Amino acid sequence: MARYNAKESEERWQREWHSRNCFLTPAVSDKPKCYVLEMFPYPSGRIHMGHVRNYTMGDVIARFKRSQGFNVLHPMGWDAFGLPAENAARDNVSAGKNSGTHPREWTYANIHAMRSELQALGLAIDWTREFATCDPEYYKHQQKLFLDFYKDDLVYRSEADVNWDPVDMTVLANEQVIDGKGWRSGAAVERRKLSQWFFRITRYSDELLRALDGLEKWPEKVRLMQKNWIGRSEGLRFSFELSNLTRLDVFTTRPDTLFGASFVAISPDHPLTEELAKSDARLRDFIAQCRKIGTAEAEIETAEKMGYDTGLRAAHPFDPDWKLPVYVANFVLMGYGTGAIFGCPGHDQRDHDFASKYRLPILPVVVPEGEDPKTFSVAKEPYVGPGKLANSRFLDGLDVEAAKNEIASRLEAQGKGKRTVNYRLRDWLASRQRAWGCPIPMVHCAACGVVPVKDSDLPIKLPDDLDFNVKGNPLDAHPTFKHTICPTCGGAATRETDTLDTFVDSSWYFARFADPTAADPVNREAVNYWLPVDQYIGGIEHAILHLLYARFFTRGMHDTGWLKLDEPFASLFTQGMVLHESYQNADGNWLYPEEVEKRPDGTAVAKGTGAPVTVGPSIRMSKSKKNVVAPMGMIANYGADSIRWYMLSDSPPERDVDWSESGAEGCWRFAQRVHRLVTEVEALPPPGAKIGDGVLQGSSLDLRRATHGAVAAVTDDLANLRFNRAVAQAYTLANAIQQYADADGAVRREALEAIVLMIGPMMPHLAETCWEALGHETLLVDTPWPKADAALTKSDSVTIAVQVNGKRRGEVTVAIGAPEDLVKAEALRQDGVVRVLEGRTPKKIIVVPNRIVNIVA
RNA sequence: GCCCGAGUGGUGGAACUGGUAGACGCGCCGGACUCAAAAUCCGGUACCGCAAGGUGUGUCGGUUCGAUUCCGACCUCGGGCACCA
Repeated sequence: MARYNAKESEERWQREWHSRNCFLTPAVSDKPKCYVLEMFPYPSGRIHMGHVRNYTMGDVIARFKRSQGFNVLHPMGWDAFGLPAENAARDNVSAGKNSGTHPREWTYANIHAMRSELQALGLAIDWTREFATCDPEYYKHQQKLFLDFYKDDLVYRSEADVNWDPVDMTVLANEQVIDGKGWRSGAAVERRKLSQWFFRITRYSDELLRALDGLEKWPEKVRLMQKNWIGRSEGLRFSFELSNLTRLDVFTTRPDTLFGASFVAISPDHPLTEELAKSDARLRDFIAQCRKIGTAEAEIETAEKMGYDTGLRAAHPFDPDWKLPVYVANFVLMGYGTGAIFGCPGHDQRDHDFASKYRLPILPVVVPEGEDPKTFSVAKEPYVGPGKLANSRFLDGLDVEAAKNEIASRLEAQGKGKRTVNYRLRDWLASRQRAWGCPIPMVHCAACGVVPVKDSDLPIKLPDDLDFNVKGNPLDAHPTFKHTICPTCGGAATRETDTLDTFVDSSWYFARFADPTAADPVNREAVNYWLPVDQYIGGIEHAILHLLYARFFTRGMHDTGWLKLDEPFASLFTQGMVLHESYQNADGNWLYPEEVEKRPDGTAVAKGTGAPVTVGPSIRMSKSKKNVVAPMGMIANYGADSIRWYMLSDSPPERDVDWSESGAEGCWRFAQRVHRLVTEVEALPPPGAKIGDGVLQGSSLDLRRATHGAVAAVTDDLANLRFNRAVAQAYTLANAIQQYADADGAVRREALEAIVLMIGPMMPHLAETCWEALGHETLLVDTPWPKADAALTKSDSVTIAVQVNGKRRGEVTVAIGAPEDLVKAEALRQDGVVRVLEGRTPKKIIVVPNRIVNIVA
């Protein structure tokens, strides 16, 4: 008996599928379509286990849908712009290799290497649609979209306080600043005032929020994260009159607490602050102090409230004689609302901290149910719950909601205020001071200002000679790139040297896949057929950044006439990470798994030296901790199918999975076992053999039931992405095939064909080999998915549990739908029941048909 | 601090709308085959108990004939947001 040779089989079928063009996507057709997409990879050079898990899941769905008769689009491409390529070039510079390898060379070499690694997984991908975002043929269209967005006022240039990453030497979007640090470099982000390019994502704040409700096939968690990120809050915007007769706009969500106000505070970055600072040296010092704390991340959490009394006084909107001091306060952000607030210390923690420090009045104006307004105190801590208004003149006695409405109505009537909705979401700062990105197709002309490049001049290509031996952006330092003529007046002008954030590249690639050779950014006929993506799969880490930007871009492309839809991804799945144990020697140095030897007693030692090794917890695979396992090595050992199987089994797909060598071996053993089941079977009738008309019994009937039960279960599990359960079902069916080895030949054939077809999407090479061994001339990938016979998934009898007072005391097997009296009688006859009842008469017997009997004694 | 999510054997995890807790895998134990080993096959495996039986889904309480599932409080872990007015 021949062992299954995974290497040979995998190479063979990959060749076969390729030469028969099995995975070329058929053109637009009347067939129902299914667009399956996994987040495309950054070409770092080598695939990792996370890729394997992600692309295996997508591949299973693509193959499954294909076998169910769908027209499937399953493409692959490369998110190919980005900093690592530039860093590699710089590393070459420091290594003395003159101006450095061009990032393009590094990137395409990596793509080449990773493509063959992905192909070794046997993915059912239409490789003719492959592209990289750094192909001029791709970013040309992105530049066109940028110009269209500019025309539609979805792109603008503005001077603003921006996040500056001093290590990567570029600005960052708000979404890319995490805990005050750059998302890539980890460096503390500084604030700088610079002129930058923005996407007007806030045009869709409300729509992006409301449409989340319609994304029913997205994880609740992701929707919630986006909801919080957009951060809608309803409130009131109104103005205070200042002592110098200027007006100061504030925003509040608690207008009901206006009579509890004891100060007004403005941001250190507020225009009024800047105005006042011109003639106030102490205020200038104060502002400088605020800025310093703002950038030292560790201090942010503990930062104390600081204020500076400007000497200005604001009149209370309902009492001109009531004057409130105006402070500049470090906790007021210019980026939210109007950059100015009124402080009500009785009902807000921050205002309370501030008022306590500066000895300002702290008045309760909302009193909780059951408290006496005369004695209720907020001196120690603010009260933020519901209640009735007090000490608030015409509001007294109203509840919070009613009071909010009353104040808003009165201020609106007086023309002093307006109900408004505020969002936390800011416009997307999308320009980067980087050379390896999509050039922004704009020109700066001394006479005409900022002028868009003509469509006919696209693409604005990156130069072939970039010198990384310079400070700052090599594109800016390039001798000729930026010198051009103005598209409007024809005079000498300067080209924009900033490039687009790489998140722009990934914001519309899914649309390009519909027809990657289209002369326009998208082929409208193709996108109308293929979009939206029916199943999108990727990591949770993109819950906000990529997924929000792509939703924005889709709307922008809708408004500029390229797409007819608003939501790019109908269904989203976020898969868990791949973990591995970590190992450290006595010196605290990390060791690679292959440097460690496990002892039978559970301890571990370093290979070769035998020095003791501490086995740490399973954590996300990362190069720094060395707890990585190279997919290609595992494929060489166990075959791609076993590794794919491993990635699908055991853990639910949304949860993290722990990599272990023994687990991989188990998968390999199962692959061998399936192969044996198929090849060692004797005297199987030929393909297409009919199962006899006679009534089946014994093993034959049991095996048929097992087969059809498994088909029904696996079909359901795969449709719902429950890969781990589908895997378990496959094991169960394999066990049944072994158990009922004496079943009728045609029944055994049916069972074997079913298991082979069902593991097809998961272990495609093995399945193909087995399919052939079963005597089929056509490929398994061209074979339709098996159908379960409902009559066989149901038995005509059922075993139900018998409980006494809720505790299981026995079980009875009865015909389905057996009369209650019969079931009761059977139940009462059970040994365990008789023993426990000890002659007592049951008070009550509950019979749930076909489910359970519970005797209450 | 606020907002989510999760706690089930030695282990990863099953359990449909409240109805036999632990499917299936890994590991472990025993057996068969073998000169032996590997591979494979068969059997066992929540805990206590000789057994009858008892106890068990983070903890405490509640609803119910019946709760891993529903409700309340708490504990632990994971994630997100964080002066957002």
